Amino acid sequence: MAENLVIVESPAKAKTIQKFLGKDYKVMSSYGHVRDLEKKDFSIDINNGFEPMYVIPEDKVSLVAELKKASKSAKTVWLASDEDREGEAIAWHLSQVLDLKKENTKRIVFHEITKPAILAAIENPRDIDENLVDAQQARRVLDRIVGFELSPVLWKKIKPALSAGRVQSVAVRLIAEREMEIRNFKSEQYYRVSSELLAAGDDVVPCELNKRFAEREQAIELLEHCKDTTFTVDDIQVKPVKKSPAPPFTTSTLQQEASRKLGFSVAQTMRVAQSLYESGHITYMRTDSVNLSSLAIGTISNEIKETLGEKYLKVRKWHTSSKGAQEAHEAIRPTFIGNHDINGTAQEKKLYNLIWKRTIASQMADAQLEKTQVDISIAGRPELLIANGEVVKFDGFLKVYFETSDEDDNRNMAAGGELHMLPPMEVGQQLNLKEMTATQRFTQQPNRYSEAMLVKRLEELGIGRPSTYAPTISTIQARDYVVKGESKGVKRAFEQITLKGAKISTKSKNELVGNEKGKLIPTDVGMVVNDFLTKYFPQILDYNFTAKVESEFDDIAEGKRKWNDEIQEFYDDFHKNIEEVSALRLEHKVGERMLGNDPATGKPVSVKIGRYGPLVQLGSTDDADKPRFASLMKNQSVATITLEEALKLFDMPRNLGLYEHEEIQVAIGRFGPYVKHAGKFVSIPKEMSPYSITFDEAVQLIVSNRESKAKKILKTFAEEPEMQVLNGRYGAYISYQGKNYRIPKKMEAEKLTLDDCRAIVADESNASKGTKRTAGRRRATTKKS
DNA sequence: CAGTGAGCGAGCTTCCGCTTGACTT
Repeated sequence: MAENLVIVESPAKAKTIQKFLGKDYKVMSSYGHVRDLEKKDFSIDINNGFEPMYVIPEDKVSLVAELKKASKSAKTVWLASDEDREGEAIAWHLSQVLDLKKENTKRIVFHEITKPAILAAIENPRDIDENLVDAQQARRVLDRIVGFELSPVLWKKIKPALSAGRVQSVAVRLIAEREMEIRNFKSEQYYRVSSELLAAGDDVVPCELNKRFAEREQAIELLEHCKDTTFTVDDIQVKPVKKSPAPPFTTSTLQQEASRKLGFSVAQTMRVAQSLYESGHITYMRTDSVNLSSLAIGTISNEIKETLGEKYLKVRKWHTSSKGAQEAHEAIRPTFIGNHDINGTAQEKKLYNLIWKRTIASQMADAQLEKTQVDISIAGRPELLIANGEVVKFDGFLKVYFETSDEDDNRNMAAGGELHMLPPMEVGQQLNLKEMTATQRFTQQPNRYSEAMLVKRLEELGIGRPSTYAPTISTIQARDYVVKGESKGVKRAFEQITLKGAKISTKSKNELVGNEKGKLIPTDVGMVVNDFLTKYFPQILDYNFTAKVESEFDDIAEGKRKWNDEIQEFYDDFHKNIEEVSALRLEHKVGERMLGNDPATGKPVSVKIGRYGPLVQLGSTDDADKPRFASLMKNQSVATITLEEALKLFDMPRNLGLYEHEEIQVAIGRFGPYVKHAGKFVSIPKEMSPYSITFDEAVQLIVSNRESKAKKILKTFAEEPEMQVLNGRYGAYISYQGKNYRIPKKMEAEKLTLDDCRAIVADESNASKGTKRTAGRRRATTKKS
């Protein structure tokens, strides 16, 4: 039995450290926190100094038992969780649940997984920092109070099962406010003028007018003038410009670049990075630090010198500037910079490659550019034509990596954003006109957030942590506050007026606007919840709320304040606020909009958020008649629906007539418009409207639905009706007595005999485990007892 | 997934941060 037990947070880390420390040390992992507040219970004693009641979560019980067993037989226990607030708390919880004695427990920390760093840590143990632990308890308790007192207010005032929290509610607010900006945005047209002039030898000089015109006439006037005028080079400015590489990746910047360059979602990036980490290719992927270990800087420097040459090397020490960073880890980098590529899935290769390039570039020399601006005057006009050129004198880090920006997504590069080399010119030189074009443009509405842009903004505000960015984004989607946009945009016509050879011609062109695929768009529920929270709980929804409490947590960590006092102060105000808002008797339901009266009956028509989402109500509850209700369709919203559109929703269900002696009905349900026939439902595709769908179209839907259902069944057996070979989402499988079985890869589904199927079913290893893990576990325990 | 919803009613929902599972029938 090893004399020393080392406990770290991550099992992959444990494996690596085990190799450094050898057989005198046993390295185990806590898999993160081992204790927390009860999941479904408030678990804080408000009247007793906010004493938290901690429990070991069910899925950690056996792990804790193992750790305890190992700790009992070890002479010294080394608590090596991360050096940040959460890590310190993990160490403290471990010491509590493992019942560790102070004399044989040592707290050690390191921010890089290298042998010297770990040996140095072992040489410099300390005690658990109680103040830092208290800061974590304050953070935990505050989040629980906010979440578990705010959410029930939403259940009461808006609809059940909603949620609110310090992080998620601000994330929704950012998205909701951006949407309001877009709704209030008025697009304005303008005309942009670009031109191609000819220098000596008929070399083309592309240039752009330094003024935009609001009116078409102004643009035409200029073009008319340019039919017969002279163009003179007025000024040439040449200046050197240097570009520096971006720092190595943190979680947030990796998510942003993987989104822009590889099109990965935030969750996808983390999944792929996790697998790269587990197979030892990269360092830890949840980090807010841009720091590289000195060992890493050394090997990266060698790599650059050997493959690119000394002049490409510039050793840089990066420092983290982001708000609230805790820097328990290194930046995300390859563990072996010598591995330019790795084996793995296509996604793993791409992400690794991105990380490799970014890491290398971060230690490379600046790029040296030469920018040239040429001002060209137009005789008889005050405006100038500007030609821009850019020449790379030394590529430096650009040789391997170029960071993109969010603006690049939307900039129309073909329309003149690109920089080029200019032909030689001199001041006073006259240029000839090849052509000049005035293009009608429209000011662009603000961009909606992509997942990665939202992460960037949250990080800037110091809200959320590397481990929560991806989960926060899924939470706000799971609560239906936000959806990922599907809109592919619409075509908009614009005009191009061209002057060429003293002739002005006009052309109409099309462009795609509002292409918002994958962007985050707030739902009605999201908008209503956000309006409610920002109105009644402005202090929690304040963009600076987290920063404010973080600085108070810092005071606790430095021992300047007691955590319970801090929380008491917060709670007194907050709880009063909660009580007041809960007691409000609002005339209308939160977010309700009165649309007017139904011309036919005179009854009031309103829209609001119902228990199952947005709905329209016809009639009032005070009325003798019960009100009628109808759900809004997916493309409609509480904020924008008109009285006419709302009333139309009550035209459902429509009867289309008899088909095969059964009524065909059209209606709008929970999952959108559908056709119902003989007890079967078929969704109506987006392109069709439930109001205008005809009998023939409905029949076609019913028939094609039958056909696709038929294709689902690949094989049945007369002797054994319960045995079926079915076509599922993941390919063919066998269904037998309510359970599913996978078909071994080498067998062909179409050729299976009944005996084959029976053999597959008999083989336990093919059985699918129940969808609910707890169900399986429960079954196992009952068997035992 | 399943096509609902004004009212007596029971009981449920929920936070943020650490960490990986087991799973693609």
